[in-house]
Formats: sequence, structure tokens, C-alpha cells
Amino acid sequence: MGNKKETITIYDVARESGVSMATVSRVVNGNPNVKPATRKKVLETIRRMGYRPNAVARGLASKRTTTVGVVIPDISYAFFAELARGIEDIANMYHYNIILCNSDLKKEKELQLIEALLEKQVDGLLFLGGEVTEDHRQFFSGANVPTVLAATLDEKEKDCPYVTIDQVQAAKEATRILIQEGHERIGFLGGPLTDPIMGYPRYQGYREALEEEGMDFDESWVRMGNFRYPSGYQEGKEMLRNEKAPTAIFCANDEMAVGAIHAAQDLGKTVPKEVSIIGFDNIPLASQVRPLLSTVAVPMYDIGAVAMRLLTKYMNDETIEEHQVVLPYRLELRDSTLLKEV
Amino acid sequence: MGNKKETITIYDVARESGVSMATVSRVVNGNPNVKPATRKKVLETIRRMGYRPNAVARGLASKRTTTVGVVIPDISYAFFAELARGIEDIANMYHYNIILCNSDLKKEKELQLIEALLEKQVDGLLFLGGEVTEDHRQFFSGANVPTVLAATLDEKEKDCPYVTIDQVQAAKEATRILIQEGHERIGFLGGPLTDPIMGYPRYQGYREALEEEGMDFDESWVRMGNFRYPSGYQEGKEMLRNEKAPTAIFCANDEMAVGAIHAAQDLGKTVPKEVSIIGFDNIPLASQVRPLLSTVAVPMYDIGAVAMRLLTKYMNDETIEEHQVVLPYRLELRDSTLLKEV
DNA sequence: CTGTTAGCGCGTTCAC
DNA sequence: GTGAACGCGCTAACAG
Repeated sequence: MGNKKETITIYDVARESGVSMATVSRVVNGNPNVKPATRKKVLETIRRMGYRPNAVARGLASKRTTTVGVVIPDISYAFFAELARGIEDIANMYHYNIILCNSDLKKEKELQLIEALLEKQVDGLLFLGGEVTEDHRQFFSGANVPTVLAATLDEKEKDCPYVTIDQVQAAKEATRILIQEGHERIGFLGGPLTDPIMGYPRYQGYREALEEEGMDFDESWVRMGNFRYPSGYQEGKEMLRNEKAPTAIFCANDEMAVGAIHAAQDLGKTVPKEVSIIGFDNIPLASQVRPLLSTVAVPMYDIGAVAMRLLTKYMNDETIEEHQVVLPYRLELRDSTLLKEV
Repeated sequence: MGNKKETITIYDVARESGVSMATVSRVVNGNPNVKPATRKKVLETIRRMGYRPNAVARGLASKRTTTVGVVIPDISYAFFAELARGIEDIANMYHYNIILCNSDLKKEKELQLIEALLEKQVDGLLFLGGEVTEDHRQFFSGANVPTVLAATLDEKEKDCPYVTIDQVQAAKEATRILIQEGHERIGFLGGPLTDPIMGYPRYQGYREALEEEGMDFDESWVRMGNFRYPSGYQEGKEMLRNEKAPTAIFCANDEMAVGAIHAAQDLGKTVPKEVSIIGFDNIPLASQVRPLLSTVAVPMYDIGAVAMRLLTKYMNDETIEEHQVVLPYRLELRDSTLLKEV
């Protein structure tokens, strides 16, 4: 294990190749002001000695760590895992590394993680999924490094850069599909209304769609889960058990939607014949169940990728056209609804 | 954005509170050798000035970054996402951060990532899923920091610490379940045999089980996919289409197993009545489809957690009893097989 | 209990 | 094109 091989530094390389540290530093960093012959010589001894640049020392001297901090709710959740992949791919492309932290959407933990990330001198911050409170804002502004929000936005202060989709509009369209199918009782299976991203907006879209189309609405058609499959099954069953149960349900995410499908089936109702169900997100699960789940396809990977790309621009002081980007979503109508075209 | 607020250092705090840098350093690091009164005073000015410790400088001086590198095949894959969660949770618990890198199981990329991680002076390395070649071994040993393998192991050199499960044995037991059900033609749907973890061993377990029980074997009962749902569906369909098709299939992972279930269904065969199917891993998907998938439950989260915990021990030079830990797996018999007890 | 003094390994002027 | 020297912010002896 810990063979304490004495670390070999830029100084050793310099001495060994008969040049100064500065010159070695130049060739390591690709500075053109080095005579080809010298460069070659240095490169040679670097390989011979097995010299490995110390990024920490470089970070201290240059004040850049080529590392960004990512605060994410829960990497084991398909939605965020996909997003994280988009982030890491782009980070890697631009030679950045990411420090990944799970926040579980807990405010205190988020703040603490941001603080830790800042202490590690990350060059930028990517904040996913949580609510942005006044405290968050304070941390971000006192950070000295750029921050971009991904799959979320700041409700109050609209100035922080973000990358997301129009949740309300998407929820509205999903609900409209159900309306177009002719249903008169359309249910909603959502998450905590306190969730400013996947919670309230999706509910709001549902309500607005009903309202705009002059549809009936009943409290009993709305139930809240926690975005996981079991709650979808549970709440779906409760909702569908009624006399005047909905004949269609818009679910705030795919996991709950699949749970609802199974609840319906267990109640003896076929999907989509007797109950139409549409989800949200389009995680892999949506196309790995029968019937294939109709859903709102959110460009998860792209949100992560674009957010990271945007962050690189800030970190390089590039001029930015769009500080806030709203990516398009798309309705993916499969077999849990009747309509096949929007 | 970049308000270049002049960074305030430990020196500023020292001057401002009338003590030396050393003392400030002590209170920041919780060194007990500080008079309570002094500590309080320093803490006060730290808060007043909004001092934030610079972990990079600390890292350079102390030669510890409290950061570990994690090389993982693909974070968007449920299996690894769950593992990563286990890793991060424990890392967080021990006040470490993780730098997460996707390798896509590409040897060159893995090596390059390890090198980058080492340059960043991570205190330890967690390597997941890939094959450990001679080149890897060389990188690890020249690293000066401990490395532990998670969900993989070194086939050749058995000395590197790792945390995994007994793949062969698990595959064997899964196959035996099918044998116990009375099937005479048992198929195998696997991944690339070149994959030293999820590929070959699971196939080997299948073969050994058949052999030991004196079962028939036919080449046509074996097909290889790429661990993803579509390939499971595709290959499953090919396998099941035959005259003498298997009446039971052991799939090397859950995604393919679910694909195979759907293939069977599309061929008009009911599961498990006419075809029994058992998967491997027990990712969430397994309990979000109907019929519920019987599978080998791999303690994904635990593998990550234990591996990280093991790594912390190495990093702290604690004495280690077990350098290589083989975690238990469990058969989770649900509704895609007939037997309900092992 | 507290202060002084060296570095940690490297980037970056500024001369030459 | 190259080198000397300083400093990044902090920890770690070592004194006292």
C-alpha cells in the first residue's frame, strides 16, 4: 500500500534536465515560449523520472482547481443519475472534474455541502433540484465562483443562471392529452406541493389545464405521493377505488405512474382501455414496462450537459448570450394512453 | 458573478484577533490546545470576517485532501448509481468528498482518469466494475495512495483489496432454482464473456450448475446481450422462438431479464406459467414490473459503503482484518418464477 | 497554551 | 527563450 516513495517535483525535473523550474513549468503547461530542443529534453526527463504534476500545488498557485462542485438530491434516483451523466460528460470534455454530493433535498445539508465545496476552492457550482432560499442565495453570492442551477430555478430572484424546462407548460400539455381523449374525470398524482420544482408546478399545470378547458375538478381526484413507486401504487389505488374515480391520471413522475398502472390493474381495470395514465420525466423505466408508459420526455442528459457547458463559460469569463435556458420537452405517447398523436 | 472579493486568510484572522496564525489554525482544526477564551475570541472574528478555510492550501501543507477518486463505469446505470450512493454516504460520514468519473469500461479512459485523480492528490481510489489489467496494477502501485476495488476484483493478482460478492456461486444458485422447478431446458442470457465481472462468472455459474445437476445443455440456449433491456428483449425473443426453446431462462442482469419477460409475452408465453425467468442484481426495476422479477439480490449499496469504509481504514492507517470482503447475496423469489422458497 | 519559522509544489512576474 | 525570486494559504514542528 503506502510505499512512501519520495515525491518527485518540478524542481527535481529542473535540476535533472539542467533547466530552471520555470522552464519545466512552461513545458508542463504547454507554454509556447520554450525552444523545441529544451522542451524535448524536459519532456524526456519527465517521463524518465515518472514526474506527476501536483494539481493541489498548482491550484494554490494559480487559484484554479479545474474542479466543480455538484450538489444533487440523490444520485440513485434515475432522473438525477441521468442528469449527472450529462454533467460529467461535458465536464470531462472541458477537463474539469466534478465533486458529487447528495443533498437529499435537505436544506441544511445543501448549505453545508456548498460550504465544503467552496472551501475546496471549486471553480464553479452546479446546484440541482432543491429549493433556492435566501440562505442559498447568500452562499452563492458570497462564493466568488459562478453557480448555475440545473433542473430548478430561483422562484424569487430571477437572476441566477439556470437550465430547466417549463414544468407548468409540460404538465399542462400532459393533462390536455387526457382531456383530448375525452375523459371527464382526470386525476392527479403528485409530489409534495412544497417541492418548488417537481411538486407545485406540475400540479399547477394540471389545474390550469382543467380550468382552461372548463373541466370538472374534484378534490378526491388529487393525491400526493413522494415520487417513488410504492407511493404511486398506494395513492393510485386509493384514488381509483372510488365510485366516481378518475378514468385518467396525470402522474407527476414516471415511477408513480407505473405504480398507478399496477394499482389500476390490481383493481381489475385495464390500462389504457379503462384508465389512461401518463407520467413525467421519461426515465428508462417508462420504456421497460408493459404497457409502455406515455410520458413527458424531459431531456435529462441535456439539462445536465447544457448546465455544465454554461458553467464552463462563466468560469472562462466568456460572454454569455443566454444566462437562463429553458430546454424543450416532448410528449412521448406510448401505450398507457389512447391517443398516439398530440 | 465574479465579485473579486479579496480573499481573507488565516493571517488576517490572526492579526485581527491579536493571536498568531498557528493559534487560528488550531481553532480551525479543533486542536484542543487552545484556551477556551482565546478560542472563543478567534471563532468570533472568524465569523465576523466571514473567513473560509482554504482546503487547497491545507491540502498542500498537510498532504491530505480528504478527497477520494471514484472511477465508475456509468453512473446512469441503476446498478452503479446505487453503489455510488453507498460510497458517497460513507464518504460524507467520514468527511471525505468524492470525485466521480465515468469510465464506460474503456481501459484507456480508466487509466487516464486514474492519472488525473492522482494528480489531484486524492487520498484514495475506488475502482469499480472494470477489468484490472497489468497497466491498472502498475498505476495503482505507483499511486502512493490506497486503492480498493468495488464490485470487481483482480483475477490475476489476488492481493488488491476489494469488496464484492461471489458471482459464480450466486449464478449457480439462481440456475439451481430453475432446475428445482423441474425445467429440462434452461437458457442463459448473458453479457460479454470478456467482462470479468458480470460477464464470464455468471455464465460459468450457469454452466456449473447444469453440469453438477447432470442437466442437458445446448448451445442454442445461450445468447449474449449487452446488459440493457433492448438486448434482453431481442435475444430473449430469438432464444424463445425455437422449437426446442428453453422453458426457463437465467438472465445475467435484471434489465435483460425484464426484456426477456416481455419477449416471452410477445411470443404468447406466460411468465412464469410457461417460461420461468430469473434475473440478477435486484435493481429497483425488478420490483416495478409485473410479474415482479425473481432475482439475485446483490447488496449494491452495501458494496459501495463497505468499500468506502475499507478505504477510510487504509487512509487512516488503521489495522485491517479483512482486506478482501465478499458480501452475501440473497435469492429474491418473486413472481417470474414458480418456486417461492429456496 | 501560544508564537516563530519553515516549507508544501507550483505559477508568475520581471529581469536577463 | 530562460532563470531567479516571491508568494499562494496553511500545517507542522519546535520553542517558549
